[in-house]
Amino acid sequence: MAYINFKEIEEKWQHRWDESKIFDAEAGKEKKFFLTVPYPYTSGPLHIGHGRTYTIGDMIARFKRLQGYNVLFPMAFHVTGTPILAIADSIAKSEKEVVERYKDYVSIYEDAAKVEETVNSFGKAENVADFFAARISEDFKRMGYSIDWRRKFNTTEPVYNKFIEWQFKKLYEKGVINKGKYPITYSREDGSAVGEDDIEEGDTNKVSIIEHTTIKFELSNDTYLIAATLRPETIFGVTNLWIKTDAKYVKVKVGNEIWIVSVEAAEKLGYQREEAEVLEEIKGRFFVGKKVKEPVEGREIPVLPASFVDADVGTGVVYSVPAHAPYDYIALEDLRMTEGLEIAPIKIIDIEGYELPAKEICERMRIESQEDMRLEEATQVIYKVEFYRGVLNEKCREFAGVEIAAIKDEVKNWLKGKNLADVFYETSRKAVTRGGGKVIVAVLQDQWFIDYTPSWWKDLGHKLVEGMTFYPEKYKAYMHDIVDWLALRPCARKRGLGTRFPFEKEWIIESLSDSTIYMALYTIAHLLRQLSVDALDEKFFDYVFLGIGDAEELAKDTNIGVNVLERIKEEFEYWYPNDLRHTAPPHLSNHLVFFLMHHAAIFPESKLPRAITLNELMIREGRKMSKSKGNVIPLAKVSELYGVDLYRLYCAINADFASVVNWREQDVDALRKKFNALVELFEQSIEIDALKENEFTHTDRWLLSKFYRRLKESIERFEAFRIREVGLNMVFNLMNDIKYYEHRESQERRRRIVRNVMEDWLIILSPIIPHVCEEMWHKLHGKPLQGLRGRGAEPHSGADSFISLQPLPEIKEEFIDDRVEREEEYLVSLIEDIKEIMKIARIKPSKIYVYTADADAEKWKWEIFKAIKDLPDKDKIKEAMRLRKDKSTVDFVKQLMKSNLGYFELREEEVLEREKQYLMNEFGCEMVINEEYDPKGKKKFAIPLKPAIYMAG
RNA sequence: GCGGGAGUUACCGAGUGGACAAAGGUGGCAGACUCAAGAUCUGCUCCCGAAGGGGUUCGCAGGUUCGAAUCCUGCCUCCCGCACCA
Repeated sequence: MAYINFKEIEEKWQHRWDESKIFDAEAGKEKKFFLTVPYPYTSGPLHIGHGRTYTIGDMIARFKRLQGYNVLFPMAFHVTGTPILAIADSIAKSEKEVVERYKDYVSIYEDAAKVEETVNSFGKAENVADFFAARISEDFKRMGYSIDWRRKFNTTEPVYNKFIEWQFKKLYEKGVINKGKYPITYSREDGSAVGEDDIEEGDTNKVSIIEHTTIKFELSNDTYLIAATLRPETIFGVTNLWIKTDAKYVKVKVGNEIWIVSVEAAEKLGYQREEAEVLEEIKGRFFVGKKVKEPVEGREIPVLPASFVDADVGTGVVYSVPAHAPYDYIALEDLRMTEGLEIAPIKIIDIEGYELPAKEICERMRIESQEDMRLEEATQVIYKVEFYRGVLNEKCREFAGVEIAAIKDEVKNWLKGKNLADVFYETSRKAVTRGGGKVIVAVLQDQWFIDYTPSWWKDLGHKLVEGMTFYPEKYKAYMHDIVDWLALRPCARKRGLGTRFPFEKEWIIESLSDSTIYMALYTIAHLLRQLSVDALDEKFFDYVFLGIGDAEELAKDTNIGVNVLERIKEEFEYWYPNDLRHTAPPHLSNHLVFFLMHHAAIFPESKLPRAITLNELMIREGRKMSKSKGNVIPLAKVSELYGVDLYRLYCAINADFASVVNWREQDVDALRKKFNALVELFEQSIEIDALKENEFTHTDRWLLSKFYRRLKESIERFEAFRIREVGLNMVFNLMNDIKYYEHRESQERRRRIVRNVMEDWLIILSPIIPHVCEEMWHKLHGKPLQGLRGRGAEPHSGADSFISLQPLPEIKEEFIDDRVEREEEYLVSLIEDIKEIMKIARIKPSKIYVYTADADAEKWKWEIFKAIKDLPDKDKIKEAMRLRKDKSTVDFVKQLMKSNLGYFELREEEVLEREKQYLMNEFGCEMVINEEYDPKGKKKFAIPLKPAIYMAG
């Protein structure tokens, strides 16, 4: 095939689109469509997995343009938050791992000589963000995305800060911005909160916050040993306390009480409570043999030593429930062996299949010492079984008879209510920061929240979700659930890049809270550039977005001309709402729900989002892409490694939105062949005349019918976001049709018939593979218009007009012809039957006899076929016999039913006579239709649409 | 655990009551072309069959139905999300 330089084609059209500004969207035209895809986070290069979402967004944008919409598809960059700052800090400190990673990243884009210098500049967060924002926008241009770049911004710009301040003031007015206590993972060394990115192995082994219940065991007046537990309901079965003899404990003054906990716990407590004051230190062994009072009944129980106790987990004091906790049971067994100490377990949970669960599991697993690592597993097993199947027994007073799963929190609250218990937070595992600092849980006393719980807000949220389109549809129900589940969300942090919290300036607005309604800013971002930032105050945005206030007055206050203000407002009014937000499912429970809720709270009904579409992620060769696996392909490499249109086609065809795309080289190669063949097919029809209507034969009409049927289906499916089906239909299936056509006719005629449909075909494919379509389109229009598209008066003006701006092809219904297609199917199935017989009977026929059911003697079969076509199976024979009383009728109807043929009137003999020559060519022998000669009595087996066949060997 | 999703013929992947031994692709086999390889094209690719037929399949076990890959029940296996992190 002719060599095609795809890279050259890509660059040529990207350049032409750019200089012609065809994707710069101007307000005004009647039908508008405003589509957004979340702005990328600029901490590094994007890979082909990210590319899927943007690519699909672009396909939708391009399709909507073909549909005649004035499409706005903007883009911006996300800089807010801690990661970029953390990266800059690490690079400023020359941390090797990070520096190396960023050298890799930068070398995707720059010559080796400049890499070092660029990475050095990354000590400033701003430089990281600017560098990647610039590179990502180049990547996007190279992917052929039809973005209006005039409206871009980033989330740390003053304009954006002003906009976010306005948003928070609106929410504050609604009374949903509040302060409260909140536990976070925290590093003492760094003196700040730490997230997944800051924690060693935090991305693979997440650290979560676990709420322990602490229970007070009175040692003497107002002095308590404080035991921490995850199972407060077991308090009724406590028999003793455990401490570690060689650990250090301290007294802590909490209010009027003295609490005794491990040194480590006391330290954590200091970060979790305001009023904790550490007093003197005591050795663990001091407590051995002392008695404490358990809080529920005031029983005296002993304090005993246990080696399994870890001073750095919980409080370093553990209460013992030997009936239900394997650790406790084994530790007591150890003491019984060594000290002869006998303590009877107190059973408080009834559970089928167990008498004393802890004892039995230990025996079953042959655990014999508290040093046995499998105790953890045994604990898990018992915990799970008791949680779901266990019932508290009569020892548990008013809680008796209730399942653990249902009562756990109630016991906890009951204890808290009686001031016998408190809360202590612990990390789910021991963790350190990447810098080596210990990670603990701290409680912020004055965390700012957005409170999503007010019912007016939830109602608005549900109402919005209900009225929206979701694709895939299943996400609509899911979104309702998320709206219900949403409660409090911290919305500000002390660290990171972003907008200062307007009500307390030392806080920074957190990065998911600042990206909820920014789509509104796109509508006017390019117009704000000419204004002074100071003018963009609350009143300004109130006027533009909500129509509050008066233009004249505002003009005076802000020094902005009235006409400018009005122009800005009109632009917003025209583009908003956001007609479609396209992203990926992981955003549902965070970004998207905030997006919806904040819109619902702030904007009037007419400005609320209309639709959300979501595509699943992309994996590579069956595995998740990640930098640690080293299997990431940067988006920047797509053009050189694969070609942009091929990548786009793969994204479109490999999976529907709801499925994960698997990027497999083998499949890419297969698709490349197909794609090249498609381009070749187009190329071959450029320099050729289309067929004239008066030249059309049956096969031409068949191909046209197939084409327009597929085109019609494809437009409907594209509209419904079923892009995969469009791709399959308009590439794979249609190419098969054309291959078949060529086989039926000739290569030369195929070139001509393809020319007939080529313009329409290119248009429908152009959202998916825009570069080659644009190239072919312009190659065609170097020539005068012809083909079916040029038939009427309409069309396009030639070489200076882009395919990207064409209207969708009109469906030529007159070419969609059931009869023509049925005739061809009839012929295909006859050929299959003949081949089947040839194969099985191992005959190479010298002459083929075909007998149809519309031959005179068999015509009754067609009549009966018609008469019984709509009857249920069980009535068919009866009715047929009523019409024609003969045994052969029964045989015929049975055959007919078995063959499962749909009724369609077709003149079999006529079709076969017409196609006789083709059939003879296919089989290389003579063929006769409905001749008298019938040596094997085959005629009687003819049924409508399925002729009988006899072959002479 | 909670919530969601999935198990289809060597592989990927369509199919949600009859036209289904089940699209399409990949891989495999045979043939054509070629000095050869590649590309391309043709045929085959669950089993049996010397006349278009028959048999057994869609995670497992039951059930509904004239009829089930498709509907119902139970079970098994796998994947994803569960928040303060972009």
